[in-house]
Amino acid sequence: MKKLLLIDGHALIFRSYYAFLRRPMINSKGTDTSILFGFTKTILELLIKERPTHFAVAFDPPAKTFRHEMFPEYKANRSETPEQIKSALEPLIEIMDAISIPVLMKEGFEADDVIGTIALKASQEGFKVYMVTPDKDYGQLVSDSVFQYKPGKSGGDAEILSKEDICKTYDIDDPKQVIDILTIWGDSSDNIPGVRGIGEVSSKKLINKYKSVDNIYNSLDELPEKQRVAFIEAKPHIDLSKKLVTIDINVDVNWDEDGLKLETPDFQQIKNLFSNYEFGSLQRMLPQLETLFKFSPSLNSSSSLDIFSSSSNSLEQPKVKQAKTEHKLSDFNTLRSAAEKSSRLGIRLFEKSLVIASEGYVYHFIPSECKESSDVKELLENSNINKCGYDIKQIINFLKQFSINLSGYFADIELMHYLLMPERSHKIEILAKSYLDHEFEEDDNVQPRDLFSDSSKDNESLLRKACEEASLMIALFEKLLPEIKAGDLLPLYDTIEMPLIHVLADMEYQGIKIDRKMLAEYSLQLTAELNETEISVREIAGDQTLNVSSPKQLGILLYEKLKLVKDAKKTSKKNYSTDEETLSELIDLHPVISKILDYRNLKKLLSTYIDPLPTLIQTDTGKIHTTYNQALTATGRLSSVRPNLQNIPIRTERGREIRKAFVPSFENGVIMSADYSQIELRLMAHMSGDSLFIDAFRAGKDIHAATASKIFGVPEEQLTREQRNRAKVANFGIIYGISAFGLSQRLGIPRQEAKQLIEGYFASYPQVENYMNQMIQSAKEIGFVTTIYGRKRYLPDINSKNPTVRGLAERNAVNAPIQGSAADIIKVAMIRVFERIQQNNLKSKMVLQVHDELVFDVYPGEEQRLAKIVKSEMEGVIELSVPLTVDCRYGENWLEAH
DNA sequence: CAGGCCCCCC
DNA sequence: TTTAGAGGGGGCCTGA
Repeated sequence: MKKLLLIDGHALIFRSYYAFLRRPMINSKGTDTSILFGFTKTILELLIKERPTHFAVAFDPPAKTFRHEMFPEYKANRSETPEQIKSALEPLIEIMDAISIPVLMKEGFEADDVIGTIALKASQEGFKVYMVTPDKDYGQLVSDSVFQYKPGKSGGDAEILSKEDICKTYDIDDPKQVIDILTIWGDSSDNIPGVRGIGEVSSKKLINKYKSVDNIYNSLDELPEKQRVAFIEAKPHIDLSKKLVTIDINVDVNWDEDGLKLETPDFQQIKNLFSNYEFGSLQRMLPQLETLFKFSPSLNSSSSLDIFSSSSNSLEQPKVKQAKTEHKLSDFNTLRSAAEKSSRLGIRLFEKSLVIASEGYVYHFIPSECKESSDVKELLENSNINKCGYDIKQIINFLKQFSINLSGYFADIELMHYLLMPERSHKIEILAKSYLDHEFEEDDNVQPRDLFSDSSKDNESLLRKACEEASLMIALFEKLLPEIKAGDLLPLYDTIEMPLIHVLADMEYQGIKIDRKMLAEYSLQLTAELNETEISVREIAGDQTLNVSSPKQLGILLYEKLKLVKDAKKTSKKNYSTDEETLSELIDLHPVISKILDYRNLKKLLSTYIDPLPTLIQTDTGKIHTTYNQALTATGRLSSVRPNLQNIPIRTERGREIRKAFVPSFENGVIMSADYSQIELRLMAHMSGDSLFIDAFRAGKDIHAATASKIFGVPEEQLTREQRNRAKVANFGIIYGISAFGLSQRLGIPRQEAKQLIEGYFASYPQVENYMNQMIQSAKEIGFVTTIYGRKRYLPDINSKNPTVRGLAERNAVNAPIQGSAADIIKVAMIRVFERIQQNNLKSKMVLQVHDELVFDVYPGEEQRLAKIVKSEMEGVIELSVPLTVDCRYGENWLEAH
């Protein structure tokens, strides 16, 4: 069967634009590829899912020849310029060419017209035609009964309408006339556009009754007075709408069946393009596509021979590749003299071994079976030899188990690139490509579970890759170092990030002791409560099969079965909202709500903390060893995974119990916790230089009360709780880059009131407002903001025309220096505390970091000495115009230490 | 398996 | 077409 897929390319661009607006994809060259990605992905998905035999994409011409030129009213709403369209099109067309999909464009006509005309011709030729359109309006291709041009909200899933549905929807008599329509917007409003005073409900009723707007106008007399007037007034707009969406099906395009036939794509070219744009996930879709062309006769065009010959004749090509990237392994002595001569080496962890490279020689070090271990140890511990590597922290801990203490200058490629571009990817492949123009041979892991693949061969190629990577480390270091210097980032690297590698490695290695028994008992208790709660939710809901963990099912229960509210809030994917905030508002409407919230709460604690934690305990030591990611956050903070020990509950009674399971590893020892008090607000005071703000901290005041007193003009002792709370929320809002809307939401007060609160705030601390504006201004000029230690955050969107995108960048401009400086300060503190513990030969260990808090596993008797060291080092990191104060407490577990 | 959703922390 | 709308994180679950 001949199956033609027609795409309105412009509509698809818009879809991609909105689908990716909130997370732009910036590749390592700094290009935003989100639209290109979204578009291409959809095309690939359609190919794979729909398997058309013929395919075409049509675009609106970039010249000023739109049909809409005739309708200035409409044109005013189209914000994109021909230049924008053109620059979006070029890479798209290149990719379409590689896939062999023709791109159609016709001066004077919109894409709709072109594909509309082709669709009709194709359907006359016996094709099954699918069209991807922004809306269901294509009904009017075959019927005159629908002409609204009112696209739905952004996003939405593809929906295939059956012929019968279309006939029903569009009042078409003969199903044979119907062209199958694939719409990519799921929700289409039923409003009649431009008819003022006719809401959605009335619109639906009217459309239902009269089937078409034309019929409504023919029966105006039957309408109630108010509606009749509205329709009469709206007549010009309705007529315009109709013209706009009436598709010209008489475009002069050649009907060229062969031209639309899908040829075998140029897979090599596609791969090149995708790797250029860094479309990793799309590359992974290609094997599927290749299979499609290999085995689907309907897709196999005459030129498919290429595919067969290149894949079946697999003898030659891999061989060439192998030769290109093969690394001959050297013996240790050769490697050692190369490393000593050049005083540097590259290292890369490979499974349970280490690959060491220098000056083109590569040595594979397998500690468990290596005879020259002591020589290798000597080399790795030689602090005169610089170590270039990737994730050196992991290597340090790997070597630690063989009593090898990696030393020397560490050039961690990942960390260096992180300082240069904190928000970009730091993958080796990407760095190698962009700095060295080096490409690795194809990823053999595409089909990791392929039964026929030879696993030993896989392993060999992985080792080869590790060798390649180790060899690249030094070259990458040489490329990155000048950039680090040029960005004034070397001090940050040398004095903070590099020394911190050792500290974090040790913290991970030490781990924290867990009271397994306590968790087990607590788990039993909460599981029992959870089961009870689940039973009672199901009972109240009257549905024994209800999955209380499924937001989807809950949404249906609450809003469709119980109909608790009419206009249910929806999530971004148009599902019903069932988050805590939404449910809390409904709590009085039905007894099931509080049970659901209770269920959620218990389930969260059990499934996120109580049950997984024990599985991560090392059996020999009884400890948990988290992994810190030092090169992840945009602001310079650390993050913690497997498990995340930076989000252990503390707010609620039930949750904070979990902290009791974090105990000292020493008999009779204690857990000590030291945290900075209000460090971010203090930094705001310092960086803004606001004298009243600074004075409040210097006087050791309750900062929220002091703020409230100034905003509301009330002496501190007469403040209400509410006033202090508002000031507190405002204080935090300031750090995050305040907006009246956000503040009003957070406080549950009207926007106007929130606005006044902010104005009051700025009036109290005038330099704070000034500082915020300065940060935004300087970001606009130089493109980035910095912390007090020079860490950068780039804000390319700060000049965006899109107010939402720009707003986010502006808030980042305010927040990043504050949050990032706090992160810098605690990192310095960690390094100094770590050194002091070593110098003083203390047996206590620093074990956790939670952004503004350090946690210690304290050896009995060392409490006082340690507390003194920790407090003085933390407070003394840097001299600011306000004091940094640290609260230090200890107890039998992490909870008591608070 | 990934994305949606939710909720824990600072 | 014009959303959601305070910064930074991580993890579980469903549903394909």
